[in-house]
Amino acid sequence: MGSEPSEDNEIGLNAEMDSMSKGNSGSVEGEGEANEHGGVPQRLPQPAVGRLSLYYRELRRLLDEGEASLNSQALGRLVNVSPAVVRRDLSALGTIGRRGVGYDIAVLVDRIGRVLGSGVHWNVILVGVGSLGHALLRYRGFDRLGFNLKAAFDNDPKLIGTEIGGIEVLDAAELAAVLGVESAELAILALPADHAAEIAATLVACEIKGILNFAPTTLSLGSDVAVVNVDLASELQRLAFSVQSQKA
Amino acid sequence: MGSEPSEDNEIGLNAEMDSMSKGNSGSVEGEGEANEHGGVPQRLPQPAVGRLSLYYRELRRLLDEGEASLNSQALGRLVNVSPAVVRRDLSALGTIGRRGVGYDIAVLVDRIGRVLGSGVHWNVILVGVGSLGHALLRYRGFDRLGFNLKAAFDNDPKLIGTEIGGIEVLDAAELAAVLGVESAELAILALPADHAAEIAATLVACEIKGILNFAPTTLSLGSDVAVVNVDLASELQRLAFSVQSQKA
DNA sequence: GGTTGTGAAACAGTTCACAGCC
DNA sequence: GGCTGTGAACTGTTTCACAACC
Repeated sequence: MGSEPSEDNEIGLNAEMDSMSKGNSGSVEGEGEANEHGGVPQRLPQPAVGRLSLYYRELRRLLDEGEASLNSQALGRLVNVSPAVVRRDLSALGTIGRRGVGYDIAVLVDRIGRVLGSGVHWNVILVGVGSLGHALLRYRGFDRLGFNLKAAFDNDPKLIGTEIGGIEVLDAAELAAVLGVESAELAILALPADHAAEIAATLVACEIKGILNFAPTTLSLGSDVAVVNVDLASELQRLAFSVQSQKA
Repeated sequence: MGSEPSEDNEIGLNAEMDSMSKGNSGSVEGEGEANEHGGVPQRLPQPAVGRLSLYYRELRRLLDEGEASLNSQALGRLVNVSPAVVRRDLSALGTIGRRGVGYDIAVLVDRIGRVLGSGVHWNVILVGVGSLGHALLRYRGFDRLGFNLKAAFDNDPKLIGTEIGGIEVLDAAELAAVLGVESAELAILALPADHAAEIAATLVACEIKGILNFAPTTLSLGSDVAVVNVDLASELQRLAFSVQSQKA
């Protein structure tokens, strides 16, 4: 392992249209002015959001291991990003580094966590308990980031009433009724393409604010719901393209 | 549903550093010159690759439904992208639309499929048969795109020897030996972060050309292996950030 | 009439390189 | 000496708008 980020060839993923494909590729607009210190800052380039998430993962690990500080080069190496990019990304959060020294890890974790919305609790529901839904229900790693899976829904009678990963599976027909009582901000869609649009419309009617969509279909939902798409087949195609291109 | 792509707010996803975070954000370099007609063309903007994958999905569906042609506006609406972007993307393939008419769907499917590497057969192995690995083994949808899951590996004695989704689970200790006999170009990593680096190194030694990495860790592997990262927790964070920003 | 393909302008993001600070 | 933060240059991508074509 060399010391510079060494030019390897990872490809900017994205959920489906996430990192790509969106006609509108502008920065994500926040509320206040550019460097708000207490609240969320924000006019953050979209790619920077994804990188912050990676920094956060590594920084929390370092904090657990008892590390106290690091510089932009060290952090960059951990996520394969140049030191200049690291500095730009972090300086967008309102400055916190010390010249000649580096960054305090605890400060970064706190600051990035706030920006990404961890530290707030998000109530999340899952719709679609097929094999992918099962995997998501069992996935431990959401909790630590502030995401609480509150309920799961499916329309398969064999699944309804069972408990997976500590969460009971409810009847999808009750979706609207349940959301009327216990509200949630985010939903994960892990169901076949043909049911996705209908369920998404229901979720929007129930005032869900964001959808993580694993269904291989494009949801068109109007601008008051955020959508992040993850299409497993698309990711494999991106990889294949990259391998194919590399023969040069 | 309006008629223009209507400005909704999907966020460019990406696998971890995929669509984002990579310092090097240049186009993916192909071999030949700009518009090769028979082979893969290529100097395709990276975001365009992801969009092509989405076009492909929709176009195959339309072909199955018996549609014959469509124009850039119609295709754009299906994936929430502006007609101008659709035309740019397609014209990069050395295109064959007809002015005043539109695009022939069968031609597009053939052409895009070749560019993305579908139509070629890719041998794929899976390492890590936890709940996510299970879901991937059961996922039907890879086959149609030319991806053949050839083998699965795990180190859990309870799993070794069982068959999931028609594929037998082999001992991870045999990974190198098996790959010596039956080669594969692509690997899917669906295992915990602490094992990922070691397995990835083994895969590289076995001349794997591309890795789809679901482990929440950054692989640093040198430039002859392509890596696409998909981090489920990161995607949820991107969504949360987007929701949080939207309050404005 | 309609729609593609593409220069040219506009925009977003990254890299460079260095002033400012420790 | 070392490292951050940032203006300025650069690179890549999208949008505009229209000529070419059916």
